[in-house]
Amino acid sequence: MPELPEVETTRRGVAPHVINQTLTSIVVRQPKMRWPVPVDVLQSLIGLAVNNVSRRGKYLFLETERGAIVIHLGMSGSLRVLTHYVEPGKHDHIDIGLASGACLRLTDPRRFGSVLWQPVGEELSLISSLGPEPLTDAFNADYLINRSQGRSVAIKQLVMNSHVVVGVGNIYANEALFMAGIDPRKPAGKVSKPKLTRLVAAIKKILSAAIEQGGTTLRDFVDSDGKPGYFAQSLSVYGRAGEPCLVCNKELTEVRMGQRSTVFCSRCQR
DNA sequence: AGTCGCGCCTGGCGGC
DNA sequence: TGCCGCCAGGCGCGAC
Repeated sequence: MPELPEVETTRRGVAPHVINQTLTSIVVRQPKMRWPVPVDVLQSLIGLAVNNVSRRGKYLFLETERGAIVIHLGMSGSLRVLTHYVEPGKHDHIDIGLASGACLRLTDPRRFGSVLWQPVGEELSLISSLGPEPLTDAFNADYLINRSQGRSVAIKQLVMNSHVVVGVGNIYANEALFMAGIDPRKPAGKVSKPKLTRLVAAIKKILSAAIEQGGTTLRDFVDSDGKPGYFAQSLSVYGRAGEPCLVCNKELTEVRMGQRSTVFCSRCQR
């Protein structure tokens, strides 16, 4: 499941093949994704060039002079560049043909992903309501302390809320809370300032390390039909319920929080 | 306004 | 072997 590091790695991998390329064809085989794919608008873009590939949270933007094709990879999506024809498979929903002869192909078995259209000058409300990027200075200790103030929601859910900060999915939330020594169930407003400060640092550290690793494990976005090697990095708690804590050896606990699996060490995280 | 629970979807897995 | 049922999970939305 792509989290922010995978999305950023996708952006970097795809950008050089797409930037300054004119769109020559758009084929939508499956318009039913998270929201209906705006097929007509996409078709009308043929002849325009992609000026830039940017990212906000887990959303990717293929920017043209008229606006941006906004792509979210959901749980199971991937984007890759094909430099020669490859027979589309069952889950290859959209092909974006480029003047170079290459093709940008969106694959998404579970179709939790989405493709939207954002006209130039009109930010989608779902984008404008997003919190700061976790790797910028706007996401700092003071900010998180402020947003946690008086909140009864569990700190894990707060940090996974994209209106608070973008790009922290379930896996990295588990890992960051472990690194910061915080019980994921603790009401956000009751987590101490020093711990929130550590949490901000942990999120930045984990996400940037994952992006760095993504550069090596997910390097090949061209012509590869293999699955990208997500999460090659070692995880301390996620997926390790019942196994010993790497720090204190106590058996890791698993609970469900908002229908998501949450793993933590009840000794190290309080 | 904050919090909670729902639903979208399918590959993979455990159980029989 | 084959089939069935269940689960994961991002995230916007509607309900309280």
